[in-house]
Amino acid sequence: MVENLGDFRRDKYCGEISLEDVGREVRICGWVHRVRNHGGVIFIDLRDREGIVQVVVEEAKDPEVYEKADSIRPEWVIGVRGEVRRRPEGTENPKLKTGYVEVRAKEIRVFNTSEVPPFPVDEETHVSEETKLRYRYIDLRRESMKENLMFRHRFYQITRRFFEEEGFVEIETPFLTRSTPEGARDFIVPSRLHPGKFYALPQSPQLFKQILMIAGFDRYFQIARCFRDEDLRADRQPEFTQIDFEMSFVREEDVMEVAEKLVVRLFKDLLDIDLSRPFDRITYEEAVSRYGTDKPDRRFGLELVDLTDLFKESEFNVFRSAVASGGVVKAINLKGRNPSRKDIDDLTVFVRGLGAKGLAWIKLDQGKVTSPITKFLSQAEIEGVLRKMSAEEGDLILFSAGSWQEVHRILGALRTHLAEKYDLVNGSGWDVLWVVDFPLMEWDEEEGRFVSLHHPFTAPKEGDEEKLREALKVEDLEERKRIVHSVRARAYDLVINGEEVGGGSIRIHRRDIQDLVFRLLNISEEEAQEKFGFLLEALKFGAPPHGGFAFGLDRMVALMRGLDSIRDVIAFPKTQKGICMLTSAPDRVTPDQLREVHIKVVE
RNA sequence: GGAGCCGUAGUUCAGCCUGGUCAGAACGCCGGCCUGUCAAGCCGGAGGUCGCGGGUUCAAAUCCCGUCGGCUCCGCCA
Repeated sequence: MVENLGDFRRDKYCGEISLEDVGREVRICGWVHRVRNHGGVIFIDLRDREGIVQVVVEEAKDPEVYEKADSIRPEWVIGVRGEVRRRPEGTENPKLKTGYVEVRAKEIRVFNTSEVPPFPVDEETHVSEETKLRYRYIDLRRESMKENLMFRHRFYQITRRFFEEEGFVEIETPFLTRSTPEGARDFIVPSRLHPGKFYALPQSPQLFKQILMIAGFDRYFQIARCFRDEDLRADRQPEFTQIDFEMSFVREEDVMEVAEKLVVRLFKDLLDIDLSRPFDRITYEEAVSRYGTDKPDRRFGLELVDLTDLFKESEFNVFRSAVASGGVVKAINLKGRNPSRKDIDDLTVFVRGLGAKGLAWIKLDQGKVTSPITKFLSQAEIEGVLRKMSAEEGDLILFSAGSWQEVHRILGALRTHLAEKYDLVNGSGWDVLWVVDFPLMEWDEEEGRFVSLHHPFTAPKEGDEEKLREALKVEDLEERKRIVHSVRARAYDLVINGEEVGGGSIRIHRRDIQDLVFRLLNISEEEAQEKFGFLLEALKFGAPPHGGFAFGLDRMVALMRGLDSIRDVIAFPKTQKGICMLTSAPDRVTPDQLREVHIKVVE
């Protein structure tokens, strides 16, 4: 039944057969997509990487081939030798690329049979993520998944060509490296040769690319795998891919220009979309105060409006005390939707889920102001709100009061939630922008110290170094916070449609500045030496001014393909618990393996 | 670490609130018929640990508790 390949040589992909092949004999190989048996004539849709072509077998003309074809089932792997012919008039299928032709089978070879697949290889059937990942090889046979990976392939090739043209050198950096204390949790790898010692998988090639600059490579890039042992999301996998690059003797603009040119190239070549350069830039401060997030989606309005001044003296305690303790009162206006009480209650549930105590609101309904809070507000305050919010009939104004961070976090999340719920994002537009002027550090309440917003190697704005020295001299913590928070970083994030697709910075190339930053981050001399000693040392041996950038490749590809989850652009992704459904990794290893790497598992 | 949704035939899902003709549909699969279909059509058939464990009850897919898994989100993470 099952035959060897033998002398059968494919000379064309199924999906590539066209009118030009009419009259020619072809050999094609592939998977049986569908069989339509009409009794006397059998149609087999044969599928390979490039597409589907219809194979026809007629009992009257080819009785032996017919008998064989009669037993063939979906997902069998077969080879067909046959003549390409134009389909009879009226039987063309314009839905197929090959729909004007068909292959009359003169010979069929069954290379392999298949069990009935756990789910059909089509676009119509919705299959659970669990099943799809367990049988990933079948899922990947589906047209859309195949397209996703082919798109990703072209993405790589364009990227490589681009960097080559721009004079960048592709260099690989190690996977087995050392643990870094800042940032995400590391995946660690035990060492057989060094009992009790561990490698770590890199969170990014950050330090290596800086060292490559010190080594003089000047312009480096890599399509690099990165590993972070943190909880997963639709846009986060434990291993993911970055387009990483670094340049010497450059300022922010130089790095951003390269990043922009790559994005423009990718959109043009892959989607035939013209993005205009330079991309918009907004400051971190502006992004957060207008949109409540450092990765704003500007395809819809719902901007945050500051009402702090209005409520300084308010009788409404919630607002007044927020202002009194240095916080803010802000609001967004959901225009003209006239939401029901139930809708508003749902929004309250939503913000509670984000940690808000409640949701104050004012609604304009049939010329009247409806609200649970107006009884605490003066007429002047109500009028002030309505004026500042440009409130009209059917509008709903939603408030948040509290610390600057808290208010923006909640209203920012509420803003995107509303946009989704009320379908405010209009169509296919692309909102591409840079967010710049990030603070260098922020105070982390939990850790009781400053932490880097990007990473500890990000340079402060030229001229701001002095502030760092000053901050170290100040004893008073609040005063020190004030000074440190005023220091801007030479960092830049690229945001597309509200998703952070990449980020980078100009790095610190001077040992004295790096020391200063470590001191402010409360990283001791000893710790810095132990963890980054190799970088600190390298900085002493002629480190050029340098900076770079890294794109989240998976996110970019998913975004460009209009997909919500990066799992769909990764051949073998993990589940939310970090499990590979295909291989069942992670799994136990044998006691021998553990002994070899000097590990004892504590239950 | 936390919240929500989901888990029933190979697949997708209904049934669950209100416990008792609740083991159901569609697709797929198997068999038959059928010479131009293309998600072929028509006729017939097989197929279930209702995720798992415990509890309540005369009786549990259905109610309760626990647990495992998938997804989404918060925390976490550039």
